[in-house]
Amino acid sequence: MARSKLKDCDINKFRKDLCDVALKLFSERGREGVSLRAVTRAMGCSHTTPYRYFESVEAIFAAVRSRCFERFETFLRQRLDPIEDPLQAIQQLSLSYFDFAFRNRSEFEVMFAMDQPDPTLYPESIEAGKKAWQVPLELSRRAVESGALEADPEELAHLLWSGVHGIAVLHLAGKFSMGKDASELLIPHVEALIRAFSKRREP
Amino acid sequence: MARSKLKDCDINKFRKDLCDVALKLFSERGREGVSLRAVTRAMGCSHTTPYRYFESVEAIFAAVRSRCFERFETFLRQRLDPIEDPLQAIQQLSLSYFDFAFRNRSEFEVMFAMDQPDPTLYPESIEAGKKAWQVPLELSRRAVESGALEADPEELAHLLWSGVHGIAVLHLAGKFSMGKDASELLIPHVEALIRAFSKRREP
DNA sequence: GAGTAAAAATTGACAGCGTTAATTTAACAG
DNA sequence: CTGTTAAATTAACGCTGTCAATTTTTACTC
Repeated sequence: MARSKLKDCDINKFRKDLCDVALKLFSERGREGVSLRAVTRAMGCSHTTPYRYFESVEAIFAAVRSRCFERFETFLRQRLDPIEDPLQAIQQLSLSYFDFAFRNRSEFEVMFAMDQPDPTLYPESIEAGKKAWQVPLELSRRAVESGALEADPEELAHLLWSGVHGIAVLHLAGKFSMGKDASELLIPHVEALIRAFSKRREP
Repeated sequence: MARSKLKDCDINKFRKDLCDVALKLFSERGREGVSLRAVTRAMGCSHTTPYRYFESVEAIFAAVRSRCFERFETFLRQRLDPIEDPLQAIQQLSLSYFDFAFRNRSEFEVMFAMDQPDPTLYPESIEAGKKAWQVPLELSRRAVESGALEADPEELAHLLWSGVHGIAVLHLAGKFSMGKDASELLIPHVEALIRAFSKRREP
């Protein structure tokens, strides 16, 4: 029994260590440079050792994805902390969202890649994603409850999130290279939504 | 001279044939199932033959990407053709955009993957992307020129596009699995933008 | 038509990948 | 120390993209 607890700890330690190494490789070599074998080489173990702790490389990336969502959430909350005005906070959130995507490209990619396996296969990563999702959701609630906006908070959060996310991924895919810089769109996007859901729409 | 023309034709024929096969494999096996070797196997030639016509597998995917953008544009225009009212057309465009992404997932993924190489390396694909981009842009212009909306057409098109795109990619990444269905967001998104840029904002 | 030079396609090899099975090493209980 | 179980390793397989060497095919001249 005590033994099985220790075992669990070891298992979690290995999983955590592996994710740490993977995240480090992300920032050093990008998503492309991270493979099972590359990670195990960097860890100093054989390339099959992770199979004791993960069922496949997809499961590994799912675990890494969870970690990325946690880091993402922390990043967003840190940058939001001192801001009181809900509308200003929404502005700040969209800027932070874009900033994270730009500066932690590999993490952003692994979180939101379209070719990832069905997330419901990895409940842990769903949970982490949901937690991060609370950030814009809480902000929308605050904006509505404060009376600044009039909307279904969840729908508002979805619209905010989708728009910012769309700008970010189009930018990362290089589809904005010509003409406008993507970051110039963030403010207009938020302003348009604020205008659309402003309470004094019909005075 | 005549010879070089014939040669060009053969080159383009091979490139086109290869793209056709790749697109077919996309719909049959998904993006994952399409590799240089899988494509050449399906074509009945050796796996190195494409190197006479493309410099790398990245170049192949860039060519396929161009084709996808062309098909995408055609798809959008076809569904837009009979609609006269600019605002209704914008609604329809967003629905069609989402529809294409959902029904031609692999093509959508290869067009908009975040891990694609810098598109400026493949001018052909940039050109095709620009052409497709004209669709929402023209629509925005029509909406503004008709007096229905008051906005910078380019900015409006960017905002429309980013929002719809964000909804689509979040859906494909499985980030909407809980709660709301992504397609339910399309109409609110367009309506919010229409509200935000409606001319009678300040009567 | 035969011979030849260039072009095109092929085969073979290499390093990398994820995964499975067989094997060795480590840890612990009696 | 022995026997048992867990953990980690090595070896192998089939797959990938890429390059070099080779063969086949094509085109043109004499």
